[in-house]
Amino acid sequence: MSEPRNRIGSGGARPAERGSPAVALGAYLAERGLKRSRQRDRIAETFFAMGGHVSVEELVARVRRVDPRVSVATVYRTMKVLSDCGLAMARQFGGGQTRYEAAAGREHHDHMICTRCGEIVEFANEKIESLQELVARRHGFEVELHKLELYGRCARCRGAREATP
Amino acid sequence: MSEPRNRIGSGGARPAERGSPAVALGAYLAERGLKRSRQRDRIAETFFAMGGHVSVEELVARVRRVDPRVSVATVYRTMKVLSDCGLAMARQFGGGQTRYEAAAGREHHDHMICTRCGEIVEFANEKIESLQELVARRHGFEVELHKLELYGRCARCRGAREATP
DNA sequence: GTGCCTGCAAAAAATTTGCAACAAC
DNA sequence: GTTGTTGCAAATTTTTTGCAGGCAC
Repeated sequence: MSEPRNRIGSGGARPAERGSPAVALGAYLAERGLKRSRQRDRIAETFFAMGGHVSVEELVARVRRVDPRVSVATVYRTMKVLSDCGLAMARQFGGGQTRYEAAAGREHHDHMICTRCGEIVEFANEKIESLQELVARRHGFEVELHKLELYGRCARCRGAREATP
Repeated sequence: MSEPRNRIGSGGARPAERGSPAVALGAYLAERGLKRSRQRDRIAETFFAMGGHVSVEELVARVRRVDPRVSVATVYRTMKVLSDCGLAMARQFGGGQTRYEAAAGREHHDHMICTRCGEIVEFANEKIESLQELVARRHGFEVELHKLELYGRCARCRGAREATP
């Protein structure tokens, strides 16, 4: 009960934080006249600590282990902020749930999704990228963003040839 | 008022219908002990007549111009049947709505989606396909299905450099 | 102090489901 | 006749929003 309800992590960024998502978020908020808050910090921390491709549901659960009062609405709102500032990216891998992944200064990449175990593997291939550009140009199209998803069986699940088709 | 409430289109398939979606659907239904109905026929007809990438909302509206009592639930259920039998394919292009496209014996293809006017252009590129296979194999992955979507500006919208970013 | 944030609960939007009546085979 | 199908409304699921009170700056 002694913890203040909304104290925000102290002074300047520690050296290890330079260029970190936390700093980038702070800068973005400041730029736009938005404010930091205990919740935003905790949500962002948790999100970046989790890594991978996180659903809002999972994120809410995790954040609440530390701060049980955080509302779903705030998590949605915060993830929107993170998306807007380029620190997170929303993805739809099917199943109707949006998943977010960290995008802080990461290179573009695509995904392979195992239809058996759900594992998501990232990959990047320059040749594919340039062929995409080529095809698009041929149609007079200017690509802003693309998504390539390969659905199938990961190495491990190909080995396990038991039940579940 | 003289039309029977549920009479189904007469006898055998006319020559032009051989191999058509209607026939394929009939066969699929028969195989599984499912039944044809006025609604299923109308929904399928309308769907295939519309072409392109149709949302359930659009399809319901169109079907109701012919048969105002068809319920949303039935359209959802019918589109599920069409998907299951391989005549339609569900797609998520963002916006939270599922869109269906005809898949009857069509070749695989991918999509370019204009982020300004919403136009959806289909394309296919063998080189990209084989590179995908290659990359997947390198990760021990076996591809069952893939999605490639290029989001950007179509030729027409690139010309129109006015309002709306 | 002003204006952004938060939690809560209600609202939306898309899709699914239970059920009684009804139609296909 | 039996079994699958339909329409309706209620239920689900995921995400958004209105609002009153609480913080950040």
